[in-house]
Amino acid sequence: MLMRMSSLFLRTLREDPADAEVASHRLLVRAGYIRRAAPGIYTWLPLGLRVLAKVERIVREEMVAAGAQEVHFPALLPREPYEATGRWTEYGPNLFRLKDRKEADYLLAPTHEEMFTLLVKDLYSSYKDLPVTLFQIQTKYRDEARPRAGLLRGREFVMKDAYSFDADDAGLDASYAAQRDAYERIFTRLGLDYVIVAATSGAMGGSRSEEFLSPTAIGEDTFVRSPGGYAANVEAVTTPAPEPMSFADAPAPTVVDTPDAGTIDALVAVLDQVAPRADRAWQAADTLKNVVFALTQPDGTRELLVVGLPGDRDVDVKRLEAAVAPAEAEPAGDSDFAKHPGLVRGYIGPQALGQAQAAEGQDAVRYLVDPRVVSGTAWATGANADGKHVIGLVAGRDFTPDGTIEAAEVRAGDPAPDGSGPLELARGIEIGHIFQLGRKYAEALGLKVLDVHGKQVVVTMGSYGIGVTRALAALAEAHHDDRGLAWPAHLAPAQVHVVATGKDAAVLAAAEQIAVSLSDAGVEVLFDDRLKVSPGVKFADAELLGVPVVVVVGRGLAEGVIEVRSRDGSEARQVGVDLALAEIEQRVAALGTQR
RNA sequence: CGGGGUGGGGCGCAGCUUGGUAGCGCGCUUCGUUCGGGACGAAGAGGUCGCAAGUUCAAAUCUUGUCACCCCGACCA
Repeated sequence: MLMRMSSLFLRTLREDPADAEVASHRLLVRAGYIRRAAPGIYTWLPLGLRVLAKVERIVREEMVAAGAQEVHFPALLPREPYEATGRWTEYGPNLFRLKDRKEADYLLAPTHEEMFTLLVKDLYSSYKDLPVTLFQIQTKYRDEARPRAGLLRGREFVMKDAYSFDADDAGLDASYAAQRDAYERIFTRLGLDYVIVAATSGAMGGSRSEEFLSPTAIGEDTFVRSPGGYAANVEAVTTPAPEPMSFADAPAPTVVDTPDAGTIDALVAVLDQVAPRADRAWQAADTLKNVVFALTQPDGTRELLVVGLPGDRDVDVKRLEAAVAPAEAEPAGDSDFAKHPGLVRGYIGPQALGQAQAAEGQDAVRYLVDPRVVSGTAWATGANADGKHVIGLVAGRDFTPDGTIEAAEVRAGDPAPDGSGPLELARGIEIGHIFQLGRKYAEALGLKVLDVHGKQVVVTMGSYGIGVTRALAALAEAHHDDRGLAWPAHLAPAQVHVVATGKDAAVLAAAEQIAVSLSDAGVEVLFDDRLKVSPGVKFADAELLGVPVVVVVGRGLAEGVIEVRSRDGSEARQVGVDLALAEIEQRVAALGTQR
């Protein structure tokens, strides 16, 4: 494989594109791998396409090795299957929708659960046909509210999605484990650092769910991990609840006047004035903050939810939404408060909330508390009257919430739920997500098989995704420096970049011979044979493009030597021309091209 | 959807406050010189200044409207 830069369809940019912020976006555009076609939609140029193909190949090989079989669905799909599972509605504005000439509804698939399920239903009807795992590498479409960071969050992207079909739960566990192993092998082969974190399955439904994250400061996902090995997406972190305490000796609650104490900070300051504690100053953590949210269900139903949590913590809306999925949550607005005059802004207390506290014949506002608010804990909180708070209000004695909810922010230093130590927070790019879908789609679409007893059983499914283009971007994030990209050898568009410098015909001829010989020996070669391009430009381009081994044929040729150096700067060596080929091939082999 | 910003040759930008008929760098073309770290000289090609309406003798510049795009927050591979 020999690509001559004199004719390669490539234009590198000297300056960063104005719209690119993150390194992968900047460099992939500058190096001529991709071009923006529309917001969140990119064209693949020859070099980029080569890298993409190599990433895809690894994914494909490991899927096949794990026993999955490749199929390929259309990206353009009819509405009906998505109507059947409710996703035509649930997916909302993120779904690309279009109509054909007969005004029939179509969509550009965001994922293909429905189609896989229907395909298996179409052809299989016995437990003896199972298990089976199918996959495809397909272009997916999501009309993201805000595409950004180039390939990291596009509206069109390449995804490998796989689905397993089993007759029983044990089978699903085995299929899930096989995919999980395959994912570990894939990301290892890609040379992409990853952490596996517990995840929420979100609106997709299902039980066990894990995400593969590539750790990086620019990642959009926040996850936690503990020294003892616990790792989870923040949305999935559970809060260890303290033991309930006895409230036998707790004093009765007292209402105190707290003018202008509509915020926790103000309340703490006021309490130190009007009701100082004997032991120490009041702290935000002594207060119970009650935050009102409006939940909107997919069917449009709107309902209020009050979340009670220690005053030193804020509500993490992402975690809240994960907890109330598929409903969406937003802070309650003026109109919501207008409908519930019992809610006194800034002075809301649990005595007026929840089923247990609701007055006769009155609608209760749902009240869920942070797991730290266990029975027996005493709080300073609102008294449901302007300018008044109550202190010493005891959970389980003076009020009973409707339940607990994981909605409070997770902070560094919080204990891991499994007791494995304090949590640290980090960011990552979600490059893979596997989860046990269970029977949701099979149920909705009627995928059943006959079991050994001749009885119909609903098939149970797993769903396994890898963002292929996103993984490529994550690789670019992980492998670059301020001069450009620096691909792992087995993913680079070529293994060797031969640069011919100078105007000497002998130099060009020698470089040509080396390039051709390498190519004949099976090495992928990028050959900078451009005339009238100065050495500086060629070197800069080589660094920008990121091919791992750079061979410079130039002024040293007069003394019979050429230079072999690595893109990562770890090595640069003068080699005799006669030994050059062997040296280069050895270097390529050492880089593990065949990983 | 909320907030901020930008629309001008292929790319990156100045010009707008104070209206006078579009400029700089890179890239591109030709010739010459140069040739191991983004060379130099000379001569060129290339622009409806997002769109629409308005004000004016005159609009990239002022006014109104509109569209698009980008960035920061709520969603996902």
